[in-house]
Amino acid sequence: MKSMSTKPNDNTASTIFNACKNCRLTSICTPLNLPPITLDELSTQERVIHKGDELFNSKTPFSSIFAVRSGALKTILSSQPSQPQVTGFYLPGDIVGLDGLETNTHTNSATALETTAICEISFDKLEKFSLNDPTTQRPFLQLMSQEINNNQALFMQQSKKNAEQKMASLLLSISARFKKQGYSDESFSLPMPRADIANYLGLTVETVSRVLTKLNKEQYFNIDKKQISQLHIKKIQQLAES
Amino acid sequence: MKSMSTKPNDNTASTIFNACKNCRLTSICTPLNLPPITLDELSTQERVIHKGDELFNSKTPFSSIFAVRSGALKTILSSQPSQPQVTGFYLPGDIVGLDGLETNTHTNSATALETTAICEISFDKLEKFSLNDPTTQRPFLQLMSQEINNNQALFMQQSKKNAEQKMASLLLSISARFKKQGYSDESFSLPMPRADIANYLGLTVETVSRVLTKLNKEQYFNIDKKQISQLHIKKIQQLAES
DNA sequence: CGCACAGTTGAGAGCGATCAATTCGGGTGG
DNA sequence: CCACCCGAATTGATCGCTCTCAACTGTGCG
Repeated sequence: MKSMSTKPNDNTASTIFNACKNCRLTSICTPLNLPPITLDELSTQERVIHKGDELFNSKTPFSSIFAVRSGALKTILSSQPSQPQVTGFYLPGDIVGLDGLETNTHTNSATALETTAICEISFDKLEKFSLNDPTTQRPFLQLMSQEINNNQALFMQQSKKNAEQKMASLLLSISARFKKQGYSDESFSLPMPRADIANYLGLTVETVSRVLTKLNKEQYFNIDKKQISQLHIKKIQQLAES
Repeated sequence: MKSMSTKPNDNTASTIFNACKNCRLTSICTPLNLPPITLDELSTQERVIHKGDELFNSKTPFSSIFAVRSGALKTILSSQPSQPQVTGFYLPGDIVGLDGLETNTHTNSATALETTAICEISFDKLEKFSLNDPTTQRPFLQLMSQEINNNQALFMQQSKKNAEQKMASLLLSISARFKKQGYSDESFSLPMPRADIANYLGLTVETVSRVLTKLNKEQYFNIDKKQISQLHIKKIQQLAES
């Protein structure tokens, strides 16, 4: 009997490499020139969590970051427990969990919005592999810096937009991420409830609902429940760019 | 005649160390265990720029970060040139310029709001000193991570606040930074014009003016032109924490 | 079948934007 | 030193977007 492949628990480097090659984890691995063999030591096998399950919460020690393989997560910050803030939606290809770096404990909680498969990457090991090598430390810092720039500039601009423009921006962001993963960018399902969208965008549920209805009528897209179809990307870009 | 101090151009290591020891640059240097001698190689002499001068703009290659010694700067992002966004105010002790890390070019421009003294720190050298040493690379990443967390959570919460609460938060932020530098935290001068405050907070100049007038009447502080005095910190914290 | 929750739709109120007029202040030149 | 000017700041009146409160509809699940 051959001792390779097809076994359910086949956790060899090549298997993991295949699992990772299509996800945005490559945005970390690739620029850092990590040889495939090290991926074996960095990442664990794919893991599945279910709707409502927490991947980590604000009491979880930070030791890993996570790549979303399928499904969707939301992150919530509850610095004031009375006013939880949805801080992000994470779709296939996204990396979640860097929020724990500062204090060595996650500050957000991450909850599955539906059945979700994730890859766990040990940050300690990633750090050793990437940062001890002078030629790869800069790319890693740049990855962090991206988040700084994206968040600061993007969110400050966001706060000046009206409800329609905020909704448009979110839809474009989701659309772009699906596209990057090889899915349709004009037909997809919104994995999160209206209340989460509202919280994330700083609106009320009622306003989100009204905006979706209005944009639907005006042919920006068709929406039925959570299903978006015929998203008119150019048209909605014009709307978003105020 | 003694050959120490009091000379205008005394640019020795000890002078620079003295110049730096009171500034928030220590938040980089200290946790990284940089020996004082290396500061000589990292930082240059204090430099003065005048109101309206640009420290860097969006075309400046990234090679240094800057510590504000006195005065004040604003950073502006003009990704859509028609809608410039004030992205930050930098007071004594603040570090400005990390925005250039991602693309190796600054994305913001930094303009002096008044006569301002700054220290320039070579990022290349800082990076070599700090990151080649495994015991100091984590603190540096944490510094970056702080910015991520601060910005994301803070700005998302910010966008849900009303005009008074936004103004309160900004005043508290400024007050705290002055305090950290040993200045009064209840009496200080706002270095930026109302228009910059408005742009930064996502409000109009008129609203900023009205809010300041209202908070003045309600004894949160006294304001005369740019001069804030008798800032009632506890009271204004309650307002900010919605 | 009924319950709980998610989502939609409507009416009214309030906050901040907009438009407009006025005041204030710093700088310049006579 | 004063008159003048121009931009910054204040103040007022009105409009509109979004929130709030409320009722209703739809949906998944026991």
